[in-house]
Amino acid sequence: MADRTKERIIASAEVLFARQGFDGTSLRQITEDAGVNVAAVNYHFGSKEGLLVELLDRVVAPINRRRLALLDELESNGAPDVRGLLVAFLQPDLEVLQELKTRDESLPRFVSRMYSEGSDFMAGVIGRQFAETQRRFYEAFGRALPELDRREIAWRLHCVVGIVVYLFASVEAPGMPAMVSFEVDIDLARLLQVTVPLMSGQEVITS
Amino acid sequence: MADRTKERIIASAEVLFARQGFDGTSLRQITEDAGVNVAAVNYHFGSKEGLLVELLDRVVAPINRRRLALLDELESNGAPDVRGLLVAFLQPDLEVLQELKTRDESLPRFVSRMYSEGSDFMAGVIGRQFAETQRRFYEAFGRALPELDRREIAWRLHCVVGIVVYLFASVEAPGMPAMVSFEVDIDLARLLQVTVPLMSGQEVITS
DNA sequence: TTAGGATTCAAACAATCGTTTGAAACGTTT
DNA sequence: AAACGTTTCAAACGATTGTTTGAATCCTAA
Repeated sequence: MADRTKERIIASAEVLFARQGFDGTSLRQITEDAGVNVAAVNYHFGSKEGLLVELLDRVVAPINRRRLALLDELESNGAPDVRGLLVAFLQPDLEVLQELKTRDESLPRFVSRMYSEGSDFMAGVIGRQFAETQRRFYEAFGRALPELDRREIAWRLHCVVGIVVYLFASVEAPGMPAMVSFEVDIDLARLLQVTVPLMSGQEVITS
Repeated sequence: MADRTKERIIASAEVLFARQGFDGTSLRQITEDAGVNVAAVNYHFGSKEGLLVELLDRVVAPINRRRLALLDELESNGAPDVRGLLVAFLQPDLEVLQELKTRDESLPRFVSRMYSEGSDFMAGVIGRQFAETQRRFYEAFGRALPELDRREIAWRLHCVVGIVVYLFASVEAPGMPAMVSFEVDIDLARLLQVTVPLMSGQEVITS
């Protein structure tokens, strides 16, 4: 019974946050669903927000670990091209997307919402998990696209992230068209189709 | 004093929702800031959610009206190309973005959050305001890109929307890089730089 | 001026919120 | 078996929530 309570809380919170949002979910709902006492949340996580932060850390951390692992593997075989880098960047997202959806249909949407929310604590989560990933991929894209400066790389990668975040948001959302097949290969191919031209495009500004 | 109260409520709610979120803002905060009675919200909007819906309708409606106006103008001069269509689609976003930011720094982020939230009432707002825009632009892009089927057009346009929504989200967000200059021409050029290759790209799927 | 609908108001409604408390139960180590 | 720190528990805390009520006030039209 050591950390069973903690895990049960995380599991219940994940589903309830996903379906009703953070503010829309009460601690009593969570603890009732988990079969534990209300006070357990404040005991194990310090506060309701502390629970959310640990929950999100557990989602975001594996994505960036896997991104870096794929990038390492890629770079060990010589200088990677744009397409290879985008695969390393996007594939972990799709793997996790599939897993999240299995846990709860609304979970991808919730993660997306948190990611683009821009609250202070979320900046902490992203900063903690995404900082090294960002640095490494900036450099790698810089080598693959030597004609672009760092600011331009950052802008284009920002757009790629936007596409992915919106993809997560449109999973099982009412009134939104189905844009994900949940087969990693298929979704990856569709993403590459738009992101490769986006990253390597040579559109001339005519103004 | 006829609809002064209603307008004051909308104005105050806009700022407070933007800074603290919908659930994080109480009716008493809003009515206090607006200098009106608490009951006025339920009298004029039916409920707190009714207030939010009317507020969002007022933001989203002008964007799509302007989109359609620009598209009309464009099509009156012959069949528009991809770049022209993207201008008509994106420029209204940037104009409103600038205006929102003037009203309150956090407002673009709030609108973005609502847009990608996927709640039922938001599906109503988007469906009501975006339906005709979607139909018209699907057809226009279909003519400008005859080699792509409707499903492919929808997917690529979905990605463009994702980029814009994420752009709104990254305005004044803590820990996010500054990606907007708030000069419509400049931001539009940067968006076209990525979206024109995205929409018209001919990447071959190699799997 | 007066009737009547629209609007505002103070006050109370019932419900729920996140957090804290101090004692009881637990598991591990001496 | 006894003493320890860890974990769980029921109960209560104070504060706040969205909404409703019914009377007072305002504005307009007859």
